[in-house]
Amino acid sequence: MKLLIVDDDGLIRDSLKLMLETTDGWTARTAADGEDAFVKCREELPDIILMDIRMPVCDGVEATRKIKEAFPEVKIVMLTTFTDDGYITSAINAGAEGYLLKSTPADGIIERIRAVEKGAMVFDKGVNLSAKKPEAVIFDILTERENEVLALVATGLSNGEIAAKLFLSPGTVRNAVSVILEKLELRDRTQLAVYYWRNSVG
Amino acid sequence: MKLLIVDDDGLIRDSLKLMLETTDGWTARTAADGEDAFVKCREELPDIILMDIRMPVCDGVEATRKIKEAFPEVKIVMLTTFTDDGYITSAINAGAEGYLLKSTPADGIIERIRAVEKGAMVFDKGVNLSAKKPEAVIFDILTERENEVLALVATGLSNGEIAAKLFLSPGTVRNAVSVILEKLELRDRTQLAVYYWRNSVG
DNA sequence: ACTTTCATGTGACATTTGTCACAATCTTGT
DNA sequence: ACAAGATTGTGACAAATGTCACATGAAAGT
Repeated sequence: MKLLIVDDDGLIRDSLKLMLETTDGWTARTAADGEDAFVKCREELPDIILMDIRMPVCDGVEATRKIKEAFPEVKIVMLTTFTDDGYITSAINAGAEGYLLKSTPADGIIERIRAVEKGAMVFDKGVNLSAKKPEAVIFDILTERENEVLALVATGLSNGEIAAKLFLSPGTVRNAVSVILEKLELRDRTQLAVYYWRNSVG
Repeated sequence: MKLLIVDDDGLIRDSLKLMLETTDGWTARTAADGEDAFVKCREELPDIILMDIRMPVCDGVEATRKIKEAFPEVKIVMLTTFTDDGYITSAINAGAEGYLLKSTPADGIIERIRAVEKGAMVFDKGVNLSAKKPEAVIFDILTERENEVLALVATGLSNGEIAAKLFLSPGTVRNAVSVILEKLELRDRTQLAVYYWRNSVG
């Protein structure tokens, strides 16, 4: 089986690859971000993609959407450290087959990948499934673009840098940040970063 | 950067080495116990030592004391499975720069090693340190005041709010922030917050 | 005594940031 | 067809931020 591991952290990429390739007949390639993942898919279509959610450039949800659109037969499993409700609904809406936590032990992850291969949808028990209604985007206060901008703000990028990365004008990014701040009832980008990291880890 | 991994368990030694050497420019040697570690230090001085506490022959605290005495410029991070209070104070008294739990995910360990490289003292949140504040990140290169300001910036306060809280003039706080940024090689307070939380909570 | 470091402060300056008003597309659903 | 919302953009403006030069006093080390 051909796997594609998408994660911005090189260490996780490599250790996952190392781990999964101990399983007979499994091979794994890696990608550093959503765009990279798309390119790798075009080169050689994997059976299953393990996709991190929070990534710079093109986040996991966005990447899932794009890849599913172009290659609907690929199965995508979100793999993340967070039990974030909002992201789960986004991920499901984007077409993901599963949602696993990185805290899952190695053998558990392999087992679940096997299940997905057979056509199952898997969700880790740490994941709150009450929000598993594709319509429940109401919980997603932020639009996709806004989530994208938020993730970049939370890595410490300036508006200009974010604009360059997303091919937008700096003014647009500033507006986006402004809207995000209002929606989340925060004051400035520093609080945004704090909020982001506190809520993703806690 | 040159690392030295000291652990009596061969499996842990090797997997840590494997993991850490995936990081660009990092090389790692290993030692099985405290005495071995001392010998390896004399052969080739590492930048940072990851030291297990419980070892036969010469335990981690003892080894830390000896090595720090002979090679004070080496930075030593205790790496252990236990949240044992008695050991942590001993470790600090022996001169260790940090105290991490083996349960910390791989990327967290690497982040923290980077922080130690820059002169930080890091303590995992699972570690109970009655004297320390919940945010147990103290940077050596920063003065007391600067650490104080940093902690407040990292909660999302503005310069004015920090000034009010510490009974300082806003200008002083701005200067302090400016110095912190330069010392940590960061650009703005948002990056400061991100950096701070990545190194304290991860 | 002398130097260094820290803590504190001021004033000036350019830049960044966040807000507001407004507007042109484009998609989606009714 | 129309409404609603998302996306993108501009221009103007006030506030916050970060940098620099400079200065004073206290504490600590040599």
